[in-house]
This record gives sequence, structure tokens and C-alpha cells, in this order.
Amino acid sequence: MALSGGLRERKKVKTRRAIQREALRLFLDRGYEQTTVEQVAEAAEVSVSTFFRYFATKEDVVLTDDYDPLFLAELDNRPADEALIGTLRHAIVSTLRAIMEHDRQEMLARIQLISRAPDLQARYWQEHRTGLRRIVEQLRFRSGSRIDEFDLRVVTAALIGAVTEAELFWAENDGIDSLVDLVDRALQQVGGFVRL
Amino acid sequence: MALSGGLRERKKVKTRRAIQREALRLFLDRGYEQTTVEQVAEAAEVSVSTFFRYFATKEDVVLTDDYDPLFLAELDNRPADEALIGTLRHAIVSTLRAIMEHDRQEMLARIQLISRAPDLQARYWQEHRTGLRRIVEQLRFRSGSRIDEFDLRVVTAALIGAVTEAELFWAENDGIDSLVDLVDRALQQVGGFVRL
Amino acid sequence: MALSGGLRERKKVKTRRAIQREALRLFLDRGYEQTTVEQVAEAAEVSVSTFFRYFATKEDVVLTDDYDPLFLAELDNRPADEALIGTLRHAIVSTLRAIMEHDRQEMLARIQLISRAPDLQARYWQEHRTGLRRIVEQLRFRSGSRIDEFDLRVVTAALIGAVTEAELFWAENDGIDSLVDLVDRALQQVGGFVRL
Amino acid sequence: MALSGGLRERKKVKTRRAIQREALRLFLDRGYEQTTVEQVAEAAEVSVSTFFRYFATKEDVVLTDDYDPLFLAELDNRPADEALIGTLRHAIVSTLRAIMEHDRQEMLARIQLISRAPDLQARYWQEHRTGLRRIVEQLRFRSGSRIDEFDLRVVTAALIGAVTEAELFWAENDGIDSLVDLVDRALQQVGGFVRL
DNA sequence: ACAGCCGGGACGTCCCGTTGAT
DNA sequence: ATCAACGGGACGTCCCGGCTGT
Repeated sequence: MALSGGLRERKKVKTRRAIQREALRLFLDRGYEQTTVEQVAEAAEVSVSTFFRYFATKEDVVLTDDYDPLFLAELDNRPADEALIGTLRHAIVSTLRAIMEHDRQEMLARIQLISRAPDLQARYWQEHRTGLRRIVEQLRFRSGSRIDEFDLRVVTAALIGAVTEAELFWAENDGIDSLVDLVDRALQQVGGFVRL
Repeated sequence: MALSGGLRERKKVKTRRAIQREALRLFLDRGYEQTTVEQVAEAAEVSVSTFFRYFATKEDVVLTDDYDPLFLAELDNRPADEALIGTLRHAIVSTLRAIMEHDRQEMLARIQLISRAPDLQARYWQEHRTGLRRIVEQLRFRSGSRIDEFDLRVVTAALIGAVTEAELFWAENDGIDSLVDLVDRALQQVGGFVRL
Repeated sequence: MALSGGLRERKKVKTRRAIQREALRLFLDRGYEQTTVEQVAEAAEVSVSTFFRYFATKEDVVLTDDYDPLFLAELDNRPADEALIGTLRHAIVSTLRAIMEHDRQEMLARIQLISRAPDLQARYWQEHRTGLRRIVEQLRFRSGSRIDEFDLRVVTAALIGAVTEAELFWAENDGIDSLVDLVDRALQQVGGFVRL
Repeated sequence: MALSGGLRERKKVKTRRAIQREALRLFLDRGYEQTTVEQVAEAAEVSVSTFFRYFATKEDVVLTDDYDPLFLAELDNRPADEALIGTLRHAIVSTLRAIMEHDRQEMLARIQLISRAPDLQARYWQEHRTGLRRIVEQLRFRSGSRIDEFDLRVVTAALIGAVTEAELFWAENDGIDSLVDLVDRALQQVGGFVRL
């Protein structure tokens, strides 16, 4: 029942992080496909069973994050009368800024991995596309705005495509640029004139 | 070695098409992951070995098409001094128009399949994204134009995202709309103000 | 230690029944193999550990019932000089009649479940076969009668096979017939002329 | 295309038999559950993949046989006007007799195994029950006879129960009796007076 | 040359026994 | 006394590469 206290709960979080950390390390070292779940489990000092208890599939180790609540909170921080596209841009950028402060290394590792394994790349885009669509849908609904569904979907996909690409670019250069700046620029480039 | 004559060559093309056709049919019926290579091979009346001779991996059956030459030809048809973004838009739309005339049914089937298997959806975007990037790179190089690589990539990804989404939308509605119109509209919506 | 009083004892029985009820419901819904112990435990609101405290294996949830005492009591009600085969027939039928009065719904559910899962069907027959064998063995021993072991086993297996089949038939027709009548008829059909 | 010539075809049969032989040997030695598929594969000098190519599940190694054609042939040998129950009895016994002549050892091993592993026992009965039902159904149809479906099912289940029990009895005594005689006696005992 | 068979190995699922916290 | 977490291991599925017989 304890939310973040509880020795139990804390240990679980630790285990989860350990698995993810070791997985990312190994994946980066020898490649995603070349690393087996067993090796990851061993490195994290857990059994394979436990690995699959924490992550349903091998892909999930790389793709799972808990940034959604953060992002939703950022959305709430924006004024209600702001243009949708602006709200999104600011929320995305703010969320990334927060992530960069605490989890920069991990973020870099994750995206680097994604940028190297087509499988992951693909699912990454996909996940974000549907996630964002749901959110935009809801925002739009709440603001009483009427946007044609087709336009909504198309613009969403384009934005996510741009953001994803910016992230990949960042990771490929080993993070020498500022991810926040890159993404902001990408959003401006693509979304600057879109009305939504 | 004959390019398009040669009985040998023709038979090969036929086999390839047969495999692809049966694969798409089965994938659509029962889902991509739920269909095994063996089942596809059997349906196409070839051995599994043969399957892998024609397609390196299972995914390739879905991702491979032969529209690239068509698209390149359309690019050549555009005036050299046209803005890149316009060139792309017209070439894409024209290519699609040509495809619609001859292969509409097959195209619809393919995209419908893709629209139902998230995995493939993602892979589809991914494939086109890098394809388009290579092409734009080359155009830009030929015209001596200087576009920042980052911008190029971001815009490319966004465009493909939009086009893909339009195609999915079209397929989900069983092709009731005009694909050409939808894609054109998507490209206007997203690319209308992008400078490239 | 109390036999049927004792709050403790009562709670245990309740839990046991809860597990069994939920298990049967889920098995019927999605099939025996397709349902995991974890899902059953969750539905019964106990932990997996607890599940295994009450039932040694997954199969036992289906196979276990508490009709044996009832059946033994019915056996005692028969005159000592009755032919064995007749005793069995009457005891079986009487027991079923009693069950029908109180637990008809549950019985129907159980058998319907069993009728859909071949695995369980077989296990059901198997369980009853050995159970009945033990009982007949004892009756025979008590009455000083001499029946060849082989004959005993063969006839027992046949009778249980017939009864099981009658039950399945009943369940497949959603209990539209009278189970008691069906079983009686089955026993007549098969056991009418057997000497035991 | 070669039916029984062809080195290929012969090798397949050999492999299949080798797997089955080693499996039965090991299962009898250390118990069915205690033996892993991997151990069987190793003993048969094939890979685990190959094991599963020949037998879909571990159970199938024990339960699969090719006696159906034999049995069907025996059925055809009976006069068309014979009583159904007699036809069955003679066909079953004749088939067993033939099996005993060639595959006695293997048969004994298989049934011994089945008699020790409840899992197998159960599926064995089950398999035969439905198999026989189909056959009886067809015989009945061909002879234009009208038997109530319920009676048919009940009697079939009883017969199979008896036969199965006889086989188990035989196997438990290490085959010192004559299986043919035992089964014949069982069929007489149970089916002697049944009209079908 | 070209099919079919086989090996190898990863993944993911599930059962059940054990241990330590509550 | 109960529960959650973990370990261990079997099973079965599938992909793809290499060998082998026809």
C-alpha cells in the first residue's frame, strides 16, 4: 500500500533499474540483437524469470519509460487558451528539459540503442504516435475545438516523426548537441505554421 | 542476365510476386506475427529455402516494393529550379497516381495489412524515411544547394510520417477516398510552409 | 481441529470454494490450458501461494469434489445381499439425485467445463475410475465375495466410462434432460447383464 | 515422390523410430515427467528442433501410433451383416493380434508408460473414445442401422474404458498374460449382451 | 541446381517450490 | 499465517543458415 515508502516497493524499483541499466550497457556494447536476455539477467543478478516479470519482452527494456505523468503535468501547466500546437511544443520541450537534468545518460543510451536497431526505432515511433494522438484528441475535445480527424492524425504523425528524428540525430552524435534545442528547432521547423 | 526479357527472369519475377501475394493475404487474415514463413511458403507453393532466396527476412516481404524507379523518374520530370519541397510533393503525388491506375487493389491490400499490424506500420515509416532521405540528399547535392543536414532529416521524417498516416487513413476506410487527394492534402498541411 | 464448527475451519472452506468457483468460471470462459493459475488466484482474491496451499496442482481444482462421503452413505443404505452391480447403480443414481437437488447449477457448470476441455474429460474419467475401484474393492472384501481382480477393474472402468459419457451428453445439451435418468439408462445399457 | 523407396523417406522413418525408441526407454527408466525432451533428443542423436518436427508434443511420442489403417482394414474384413458389436470385437482383437506379432515390445513399453503416467492414461482413453465413436458412427450409417446417439456414445465409452483397462492391467503385470486374450475377455464381459 | 532436412539458438510462457517480510 | 518476490527449469515456437540427396 505504501506509495513510495515501503522497503518492498523501493527494492522493486531498484531491481527494475538494475535490469534496465545493465541491459542498456550490454546492448550498447555488443548490439541489441547480439545480446541475449539471459546475459542481461545474469549481469543484473536476477533470473530470467524475473527479467520477464519486470519487462514483458526484450524490446520493452529499451522502450519503457515513466515519463508520461511528467508530460501530462507539463500539459496542465499551460494556459487553457493557448494554441494547441504551442501547448504541445512547450510541454514536449519542458518534459525533455526535466529528463535531461536527471536521466541524461540513460536517455542518451536508450536513444542510441534505438537509433541502431531498426526494430526498436520502428516501435518507438509507433508508440509515440498513438500516445500523442490520444492526448491531442483529448485536448481538442476539452477545448471544444473542432479539428478534422484526418488533419489531426496527419499533423500528429508529422510532429512525432520530426521529434523522433531529432532525437535520433542527437544520439548519433553522442549527445554533443543540446537535445532540448534540437527538438525545439525541429518542432518549429515542422509545426511553425501548422494551425491546430 | 537479360534485364527484362529472358524466360528465366520472368519466372523469377512471377515467383517473387506469388510469394508476396500469398504472404500479404495470410498476414491480413491472421496477423503478421501469427503467420509463419512456412505457411507462406506452402501457400505460394515453394519451399522455405526458396522463400529465403527471394526475401532475406520475413519482414522484407512486406516492405519491399518496386516503386523506386517510378518515383525517380517523376523527380526527373520536375523543373530543375523548383523548390525542393514542391518537387517532392509533386513527385510523390504523381507516383501515387500512377500506382493507383495499375495496382490499386494490391496497394490497398498492402496498406490495409500494414494498418492492422503495428509492427509493420512502424517498419513502413522507417523504410520510407531512410529511402527518401537518400534521395533528397542526392537532389540537394546535385543542385549544389546547402541545406543543413539536421533540417533535411527532420523535414523528411515529418513528411513521410504525414504521408504514411494519410495512407493508413485511406486504407482504414477501405479506400473510399482518393488516396492521391488525401496525400496531397497531407503534404500541403505539413509541408506547405516548410522551406527546404 | 474442530471438524465443521470453528470459524477458522469455515473460512478455509469458503476460500477453497471461492478458488474453485472462480477457476471453473475462468476455465469455462477461456479454456483450461489458456487460463493461468495466477489469473485464477487473482479472481479469487488470494495469492498464488494460497492457491497452491489449497490445491496441490492446477488440475486438482477441477478434479476435486466432496461427494465421496455422500456416495459412501448411499452404499450403506443398500441391503447387504444385493448384487454388487445393482448396489452400485442405485448408489450412483441416488447420489446424483441428491446432488441435483442442491448443487445442480454448479454441477452443470463443472461438467460443461469438462465437456469442453478434452484434457479434463480424460482426467475426470481417470479419477473416478480409480476412486470407484477402491470402493468396490472394499465392498467385495467386506462381503467375502471373490471376484477376479481383472474383471473388477474392467467392469469398473466401463461403468465409469458410461457414466462420464452420460454426464457429458447431459452437459452438452445444457442440462435439458434429467441427468439422473440419463445415467440410469446408461448403467442399464452397459451394466444390465454384467455379473459382478 | 517415392512412397517407400527413396533414401530420404527411409531415413525419416528411421529417425522417427529412433526417437520413439529412445524416448520409451528413457521414460521407462526414469519416469515420464523426470525425463526432458532434451535428454531424449540427445539419446536419439538429433536436435531438439528435430524432435519437435517429428512429434508436436512430448506426449505424442508415447501416444502416436500408426495402427489406424490396420484397424480399418480389419473392419473391412468382417461380413457386412454381422452385428456391430461383434464386428468391433473381432476387429479390435485381430488388430491387437497383428500388433503383438511385430511390435510386442514397443507396445508393452508404451502401455506400461501410459499405466504409470496419469496424464498419458487420460489422453489415451480420450483419443480412443473419440476415434472409436467416429468409426462406429460410420459403420452404423453404412448399415442403415438406427441407433440412438446417446446409446451409441455410452456404449462406445464403456467399451473403450474396458479395453483400456485391460491393456493397463496387462502392462502392469509386465505382459505375462496374453493381451489378446485379456482384451477379448474384457469385451465379452462388457459387451457380451449389449445390442448395438 | 534446387528442394527438403536438420541444427542451433533465442524468446516467451507457465508451473511450482522456497524464502523473507508483515 | 499469509503474501509477494524470486529462482529454476521445462516446453514449445519460430527464424534462418548449412548440408545433402536427387
